[in-house]
Amino acid sequence: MLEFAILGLLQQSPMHGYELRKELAAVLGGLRSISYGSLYPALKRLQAAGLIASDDPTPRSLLPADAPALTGRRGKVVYAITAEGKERFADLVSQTGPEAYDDEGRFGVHLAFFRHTAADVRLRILEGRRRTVERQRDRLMDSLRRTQEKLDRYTLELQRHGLDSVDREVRWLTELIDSERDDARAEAARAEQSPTPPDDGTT
Amino acid sequence: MLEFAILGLLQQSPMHGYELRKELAAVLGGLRSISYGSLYPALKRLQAAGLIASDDPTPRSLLPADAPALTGRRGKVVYAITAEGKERFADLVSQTGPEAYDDEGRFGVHLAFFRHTAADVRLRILEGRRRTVERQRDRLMDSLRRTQEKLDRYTLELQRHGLDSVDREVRWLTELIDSERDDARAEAARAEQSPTPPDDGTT
DNA sequence: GGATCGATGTATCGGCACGATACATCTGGG
DNA sequence: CCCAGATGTATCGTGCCGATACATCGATCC
Repeated sequence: MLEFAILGLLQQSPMHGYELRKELAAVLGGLRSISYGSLYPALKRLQAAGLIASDDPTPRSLLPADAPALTGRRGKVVYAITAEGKERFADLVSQTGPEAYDDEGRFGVHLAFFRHTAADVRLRILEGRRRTVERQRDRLMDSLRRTQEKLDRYTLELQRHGLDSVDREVRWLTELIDSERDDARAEAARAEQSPTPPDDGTT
Repeated sequence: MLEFAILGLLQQSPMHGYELRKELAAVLGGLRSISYGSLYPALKRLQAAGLIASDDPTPRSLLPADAPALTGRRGKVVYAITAEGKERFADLVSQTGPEAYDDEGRFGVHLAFFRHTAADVRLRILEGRRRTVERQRDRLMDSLRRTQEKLDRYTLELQRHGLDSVDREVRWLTELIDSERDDARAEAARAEQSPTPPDDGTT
């Protein structure tokens, strides 16, 4: 998930870790900011996989091991996406399966990069997410109906609030989906009026 | 967090892992169910710490190593809380600091066991949680106001939705707090009217 | 009557994210 | 001049997760 997000951000321009973290926090919704304990290992993984490349000003691995006090003298390490990285990002951005929407964080990243995503893929991800959340809602409603009497007031409140949240998320997703469909219809109409008909049935 | 929840559940009656998992899922809100990859290690930690004790019907560690096909034949392992475990739970249930409400999961567990929590502690936890969530909301509003123009429609929607959720949570907490205060007032009035004041807090 | 399927049940593994922490650099205000 | 706070890189231990393996038991199906 983090790796996906990093690739997406580096799509725009090279960055170093600190910037990446701030951008990530901004994009991912202000709350859930990312910790360095996740970020740097992720950067290492991506670099090992050849998806990003670092411009490290001070290699520092040539010195003998007898300079422990010299461990400092770090320079900024700027990361840039590679050709393979762009390929990988294109793959990730176009996936429409459960891996795109089952996990909340995953889905958030997909949504954050929707401007790089084709319209039909966008729609399928939103619908998939809605189905997932609807299932959660139904399970929660069921569980609530069945165990209602055995729960104390606080547990009940907790579940009521959870149910309300999930319900709101479904409605939110429905708005997004409707809006996507409107856009698609408008686009189709525009294409119709124009003499060139590139529409092959994907309404 | 898990350990807290387990101690709370075992407060009622001994259970084995499978039951624990289901109860946990029921109490924690139906969605976030707990995985075995967390549960069994947690049980081990608790047992190592002497907070729970297991009734293992088949020790099975006496056999020589020449019975590899016999690895099965597992019995149910029933866990019960110990005296130290009850002590620890009492400590956990009465903590009012940030560790009780900063983390969402932590707070959920505290709320789930509010029936074991003193009224004044309940109130302090709810208020602490509200402050935490209010801070999140304010940070999010700020970030949204500042970066509004630079974000595309989808990122904006994501943040709007997140803000709405946080806002709803604040209102929900406020309802709970008001209700707690009403209860406290009613209780105080009741004590006033009654001539005998044996009430030392354990309502 | 036997096969098979789903619920019950215990357990481990690798992976990933987290919070805490350490340490270094630069900038600006007291 | 110094020191506080932003910038910046990095590691460590911990906790939780999904996937997986394996075993038992009852019910239903053929």
